[in-house]
Amino acid sequence: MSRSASIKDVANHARVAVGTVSNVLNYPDRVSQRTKDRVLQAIDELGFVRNDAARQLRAGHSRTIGLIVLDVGNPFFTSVVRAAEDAAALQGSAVLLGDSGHDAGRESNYIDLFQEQRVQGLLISPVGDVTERLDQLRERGVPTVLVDRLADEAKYSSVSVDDDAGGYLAARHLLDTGRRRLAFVGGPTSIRQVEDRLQGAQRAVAEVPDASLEILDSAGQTVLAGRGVGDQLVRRAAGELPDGVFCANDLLALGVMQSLTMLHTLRIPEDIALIGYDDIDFAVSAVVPLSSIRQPTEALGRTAIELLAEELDSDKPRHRAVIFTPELVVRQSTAGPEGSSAETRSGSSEEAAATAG
Amino acid sequence: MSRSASIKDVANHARVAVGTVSNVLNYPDRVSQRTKDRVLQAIDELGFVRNDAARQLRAGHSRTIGLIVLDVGNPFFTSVVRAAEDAAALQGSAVLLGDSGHDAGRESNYIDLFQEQRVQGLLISPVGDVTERLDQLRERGVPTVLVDRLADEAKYSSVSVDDDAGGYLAARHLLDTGRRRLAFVGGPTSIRQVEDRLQGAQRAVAEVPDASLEILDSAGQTVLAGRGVGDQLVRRAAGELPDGVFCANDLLALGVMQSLTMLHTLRIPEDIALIGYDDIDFAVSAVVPLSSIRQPTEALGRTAIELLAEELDSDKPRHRAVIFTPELVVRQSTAGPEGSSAETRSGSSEEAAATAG
DNA sequence: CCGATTCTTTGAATCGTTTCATTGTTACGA
DNA sequence: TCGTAACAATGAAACGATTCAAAGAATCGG
Repeated sequence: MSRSASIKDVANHARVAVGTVSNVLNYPDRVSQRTKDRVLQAIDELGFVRNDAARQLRAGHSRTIGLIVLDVGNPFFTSVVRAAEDAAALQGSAVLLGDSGHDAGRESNYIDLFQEQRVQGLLISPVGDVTERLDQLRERGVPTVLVDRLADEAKYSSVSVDDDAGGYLAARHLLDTGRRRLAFVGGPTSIRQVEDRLQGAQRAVAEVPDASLEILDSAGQTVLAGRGVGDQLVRRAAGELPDGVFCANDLLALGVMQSLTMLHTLRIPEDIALIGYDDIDFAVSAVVPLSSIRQPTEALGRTAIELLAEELDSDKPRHRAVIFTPELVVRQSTAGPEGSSAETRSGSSEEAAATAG
Repeated sequence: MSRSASIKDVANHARVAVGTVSNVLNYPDRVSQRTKDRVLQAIDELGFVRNDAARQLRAGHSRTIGLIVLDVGNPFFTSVVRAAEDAAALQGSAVLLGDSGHDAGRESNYIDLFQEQRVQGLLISPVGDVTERLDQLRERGVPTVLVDRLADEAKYSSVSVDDDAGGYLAARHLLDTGRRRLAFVGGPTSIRQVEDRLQGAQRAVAEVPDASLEILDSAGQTVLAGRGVGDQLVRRAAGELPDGVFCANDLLALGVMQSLTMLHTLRIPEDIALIGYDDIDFAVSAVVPLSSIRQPTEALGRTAIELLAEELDSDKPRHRAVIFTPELVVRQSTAGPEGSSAETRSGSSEEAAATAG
């Protein structure tokens, strides 16, 4: 009832030594069948469950990996988390999940907690400046992999997504389907992601002689901010309108779509093609299914675990920064004049453009 | 570099006994200022961090609480998780989060893991039939609180939300704003939540003599399923239309809204009032801001931790089932003829309708 | 200055598992 | 039958923190 059975209880019950019970659990081959049966039966009868604390005290480290994300509610991270958990499970580790909620204090608390738990390694999508903490951890033999952030390869491994390439992909797609007067809708360019996506788009536009790119600053990254931009667009004279709009994320794109379709003066995609970024669940079920740029979240999570495993295996401090290329998901909102309606994906096939450090 | 400092290293470095270091950490009042200073300095110089495994081996239990949810990506659970983490932090515990993803296998793995970790207690939103496992845990002194599921008070504490009351609240609101020909849109009534919400709505309708409630079966709980139902509605003759529609969740409601607003033949809320359930983030930024029923997720998470604490404190097996009442959030999609536009909340003030077991 | 009291500090024992040198057992070829 | 492998089982030591009885130091009143 109260105290749960220990390996010693099992040993007594099966009339063997504690070492033998341990061998049954960890090296079954070393134990004869007869003994093994007796021990297993005792385990079953007593309902013995290994005490992980004792185990990891002896081992010197746990079999868990810490993962700190900015926001578990964000589908991007949710997907990364799930992939990381699955990949970790394959190699016999469990993931301890922490949600910093963009709060440096919570982030720091989780690092403390994980350090006390002696996690094998840490995956983190940092909020504040944690380089000092991470350096300290590395010195103690706890490697870190940065997630969704490009790191200095001299110091850390990292997995990230090439936002410039994503921006290029989006703009290029609008150009490929015949649009020339493009517009970029995005929040403050102080956000790195927004900046990079814009830069990629500009790169694509520069490749086509008669193409132009207008920048429409949005007050944030929400549906409402998008609607604000959309409302401005519908008030313009026909000649002043863009014919292709690229939004820095899907929420903005959905807001723009709401404005344009609400008044029914402009049609998507005939008058204006629209493409977003992130490929959230809502994109496919928008009034006009939204084209978007999908980030390889599963690959991010999986690769982060793999990079961590690499660092754990070899004791040489060899770091790698793996950069993924996002992929284009074509739906109705950017259908060409001929209007093929099937959903299409193209672009990266989740292959890593890896570089060695 | 390699091995991290232990309490013994600290003791040597500060020239005191290990017990003294432990006292500095756990009972600072017992130690003189001089000694304390020396020890703290040693801790700082060596970068000592407590080894939680050793601590909990000695203590016999950890300072963590296991939490297994059906889907971390679901905003409902995300919010519950965050509240539970905060409440646990207040009492000095940490939450280990597991995402079963509606998979009984993953759920079982997490129970195993948490049992090996010797968690203090378990909060679970179960997928499969885990009563046997939970009984076993209870016998070993690991209490469980069921989350978002009403439990037999003889065996477990639980926190849940009264879906019948939510359904009543939604329908009642439509009736209160003058609608009489109501329709309920929902997936298979085999889902308990859907069933209960419908029942609550029927109860409300039965209270008003000339009111009626039509049931529109949807093929699922998605935006697309909602659009399917909406498409059927717009094809009806004007006289056959409901004037108030209650959807079993917000996704369905958004789908219905898309259909109705797309063709611009029916206006929301003038021709048809629309209300959803869950109050997801998108509700407020829909083309017509969507009225909805909000579940007190924070209270769920917080209360679950509190009930667990109760069970841990007293060793008498006294269980409680706490049932929360959801609240109505009024937005434009159900605005009355006079059309007050402000967002209003009413209904439960997050107070628990508790019953003792 | 002494004995009593309170305040500090000590260090061995303990938690449950794994490891590993040692001992005990069995089997087999010569 | 003996010597030697190969195989099984043993149990003490170690991991690092906490606890607690006991020893030691400081303080105080008389």
